[in-house]
Order: sequence, then structure tokens, then C-alpha cells
Amino acid sequence: MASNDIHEIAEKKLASIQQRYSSRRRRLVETLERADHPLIATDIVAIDDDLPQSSVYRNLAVLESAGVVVKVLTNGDRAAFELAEELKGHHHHLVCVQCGLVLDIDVPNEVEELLDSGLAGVVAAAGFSLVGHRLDLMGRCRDCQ
Amino acid sequence: MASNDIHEIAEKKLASIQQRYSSRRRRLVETLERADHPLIATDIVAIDDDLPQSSVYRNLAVLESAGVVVKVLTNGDRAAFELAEELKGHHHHLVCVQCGLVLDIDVPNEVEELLDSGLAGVVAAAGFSLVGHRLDLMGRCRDCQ
DNA sequence: ATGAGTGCAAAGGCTTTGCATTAGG
DNA sequence: CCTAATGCAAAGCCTTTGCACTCAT
Repeated sequence: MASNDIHEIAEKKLASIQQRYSSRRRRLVETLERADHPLIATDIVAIDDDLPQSSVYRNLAVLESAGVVVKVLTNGDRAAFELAEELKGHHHHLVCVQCGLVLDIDVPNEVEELLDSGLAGVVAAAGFSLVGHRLDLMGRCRDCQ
Repeated sequence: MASNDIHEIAEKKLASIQQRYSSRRRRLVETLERADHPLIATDIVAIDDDLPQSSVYRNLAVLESAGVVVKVLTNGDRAAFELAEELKGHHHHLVCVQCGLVLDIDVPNEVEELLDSGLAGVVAAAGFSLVGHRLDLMGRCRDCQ
């Protein structure tokens, strides 16, 4: 995904909930774009000195409700964020159960297809409407074996 | 899974790391057993008045390192806990993206099998050893549609 | 008796919020 | 100009920890 497109989509998504694509928000998106794995709020503050805590937290919340970023799971208890699928592409996570490292990975198409088709029934039975799925593979990374 | 078995397994797992199956720990396991969905620490404190905060947090940590309970994902940012697969059986979660409700669900065997077989390659390529998988289906619950 | 486990209360750390200031339309 | 957005600092809230007490072996 070209960087231009990302910002264009972000701006559009924000506009749809009457929010501007301000300098801090753009900077936040750029920081997330550069990372190849989800970031927690304190990481972002540490990475970019020009982003005050309050801007990070407040704008992550705004970007999340606009659908520009999404929360993801780590083995820790702090919320981590990454760009939404529409900006970053659909992918899954490989989580190290020991150190908490999270990597982005792609899985075979047949798996993706089966996930969506094979599960519709279960979801409907529970009275839910399916929005998507989140698959995390748990393992031990090279350094933790 | 019979309740007796659960406590027996819990005791054994604790013993394997030189920990006792004390009254608070047993009580914690019983509370998690009764719930049909993962609980966060504050839920447990609210549900069971006889469990002080410090006991809940301290013992959840002990039970987690013993492999009696595991952390799971919700759409919030607080850690939720449930009994480990060995005590509760393998299952997945159906998460409401709006209100955060989490339900336990089973998925078809063919899906389970494909998840484990179809993904080994991707995991190995990343230098990870696969421990398991965690699949969350995201949707909107009956009340939030 | 002796160390593990517990309970209370205080400390700690991440996150949120109030308010005055700045920036964008 | 006028409202949204920002920055700082203070407040909040969940979680962790110190310490004295209790329980089990």
C-alpha cells in the first residue's frame, strides 16, 4: 500500500465522523506505518518525542473510532495498535508466548476462506453478525526456544 | 469436564511448580469454572466478596504461570482470564466489537485441523515453534445490531 | 517452628481529563 | 473569528507491592 493512499484513506475515514486529519494524527499514522508490528501507547511516546502522551492516547482513540487503527492482542495486558486492514492489508499475528513479541504474518488463502465460510453457521447460531476474524498463532520465537 | 477433575489437574499443575492449591486459589478456579466467559480481575472481586483484590491479582499470576488459567483477548484493554484448555477444553471466542461481550464457542473440526496443519509452514518460516492458536471471531451481538 | 499464603493499605504506572492555548477552516 | 485540536499537569483507576498476620506442614 502506497503511503499516499494510506493518508488519503485516513483522512477520508476521519472526515466521515467529522474529524480532521491533524498534524498529530498524521504523525501517529506515520509512526504506525513505519513499524512492522503493533505498538503500545508508551512505545509511541518513546519513539516520537514530539508526540505528548495526551495526544497519543486521545488520538489513538479517535483514530480507532474512525477505523483508521485497531487494537490487537499481545501476551501482555496493554493495548497495542496497528493500522486497520483497509490501510495495511489483511494479516494475522504470530505471538511469542514467552517474551510477547508480535510479528505480522500472512496465511494461505485456503485457510482464510475456510475461516470465513466454515464459521458463519456457528456465529449465526449465537445471534451474532460476523464482522471478521482475528487469528493469533501462539509460539515461541527463535530467541525464546 | 467434571469438577473433580478440574481441581485435581489444578492441584497437580501447581505442585509441578512447587505451589499449593490453597483455599483462595481453589475459590478463584471455582469462580472461573462457573463463568461461561472470561473474567477480568475486577469482575472477580465484584462477584466474590470473600476474595480481596490482592489475592485475586497475586493468585491469577500464580495460576497463570502454573498453566491453570490463561489470559485471553477482549476488545478492551484489561486482561481477562479463563481456565486453561486442559481444564476447560479447546474452544474459541466470539467477541462483540461494540460492547465487548465474549462468548465461548466451538468450531467445526475441519477448521481446527486446517488451522494446525495449514499454518505450520508459515510459523516455521518465521523461526517460531508452534504452541497453539487463538481464533477470535469478531461480530456484533444480538443487542448491538 | 517455619515458610507459604493472605489481607490491608499504600505505592506505582498507565491512561484519562480539565483547562488554557494554539491552529485550521 | 470560532471551533477543533493540542499540551501540560493533575486526577483516576487498575494493578502491584511491603509488611505483619495466619495457616498448613
